[in-house]
Amino acid sequence: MIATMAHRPAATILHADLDAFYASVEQLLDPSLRGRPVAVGGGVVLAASYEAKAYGVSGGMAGWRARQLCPDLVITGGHFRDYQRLGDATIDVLRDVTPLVERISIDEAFLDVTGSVHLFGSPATIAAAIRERVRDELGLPISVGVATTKHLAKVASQVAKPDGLVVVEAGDEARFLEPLPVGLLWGVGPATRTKLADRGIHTIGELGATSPDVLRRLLGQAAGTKLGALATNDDARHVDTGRRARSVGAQSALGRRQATADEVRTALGYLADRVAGRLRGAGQAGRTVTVRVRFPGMRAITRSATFAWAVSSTLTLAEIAFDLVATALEDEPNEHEITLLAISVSHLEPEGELQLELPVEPAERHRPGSPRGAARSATDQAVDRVRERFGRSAVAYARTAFRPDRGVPDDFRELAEHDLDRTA
DNA sequence: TCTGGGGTCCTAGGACCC
DNA sequence: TCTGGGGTCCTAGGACCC
Repeated sequence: MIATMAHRPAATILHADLDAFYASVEQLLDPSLRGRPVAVGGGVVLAASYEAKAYGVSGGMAGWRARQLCPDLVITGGHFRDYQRLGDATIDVLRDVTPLVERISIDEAFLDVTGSVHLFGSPATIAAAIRERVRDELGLPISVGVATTKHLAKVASQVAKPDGLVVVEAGDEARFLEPLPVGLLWGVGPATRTKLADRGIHTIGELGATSPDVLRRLLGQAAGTKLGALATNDDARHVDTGRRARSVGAQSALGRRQATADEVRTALGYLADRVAGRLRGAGQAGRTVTVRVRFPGMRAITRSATFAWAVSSTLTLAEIAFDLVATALEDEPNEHEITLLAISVSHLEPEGELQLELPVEPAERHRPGSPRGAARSATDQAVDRVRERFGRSAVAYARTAFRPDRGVPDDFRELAEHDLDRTA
């Protein structure tokens, strides 16, 4: 074991990341948008072109704020099918280089090209070829970072943006990292950056020079240890082609709504339908149900319950979620309005394992093996089959006729969903 | 004129078991 | 006689990422 760690051979990892992805697709589809500040989204900016970023517009920003910063901003978007198609096509280009591709989102992936160099040339040559193909065949700019570890490759691709290539040679890592701001490290967000800045730590070099004990006291056990390792480029993660989802969820922003039982039940019915449908589609079910309720002012609370059996039935999930939200609201007698509801299911396992001897729990009435559970399972299967043939909107549970009147279309939700059964 | 939707991981405290 | 220590699981909240 020790010998393996000490003599771990140097790998070559690429991180490929499409630039301002949704915005670039819009500029590709509509040439009149090229060279102009473009934001994809509406109430919230999902992606901003580099022309828009120059005005300070960025992802996650409220739409009115973006327009305020950039009066000429073109707000467009909604071509979610094209985003999916072009994201998939980019990943296909990467898979022509090596099967060792770990996709981490619609527009970004790691590649382990350690074994590809005698086929295709140096890592820099491979990276340049990838960029050229994506540019020529798909019409999109993509940045690539090359390094000996995943984490450093990701930092390198961020430094390469927009539309660039950065290669960090083995042995040159420390010199590359030292002057960079800590915020470029994976896992350093606003809160951590502030804590570090309060200690006078601004660069990765300064972070690496800080004692592990100090970092652990400042940031907690895990984060302190991890960041210290990243700052000194001690990252042994390998490219993983078969990661499985650990939870499945859905949420809906509601505007400001009275938290009446009817409003809550309707919204939860819609969310439960999405979540349970995806679970069944992947042949999975989950033992833990978590709900989240957000109030005006962005404060949010969560409530969860874990059972001895796993849930995948739409109506059962909806009932459990309703009970959880009801108790959460009872704990908040001063809140009368809500702005968001969410359902998430975790502790996933294969669906449909019959469990006979079950402990009696308060929520026992939800148990899938009961007569009612069997009826629900049959209903779910019938609905799933109709939808397979005729599409999602062909049939709905009575409670799920809810259409979120604000928020995003279902196409976007599907785009953001992570694959439940991504196997090698 | 307070802001989307999909996730992952960590922490702290408590229950419970041996 | 009221006292140890370790482990696991669960819950709620928070930070972070795309």
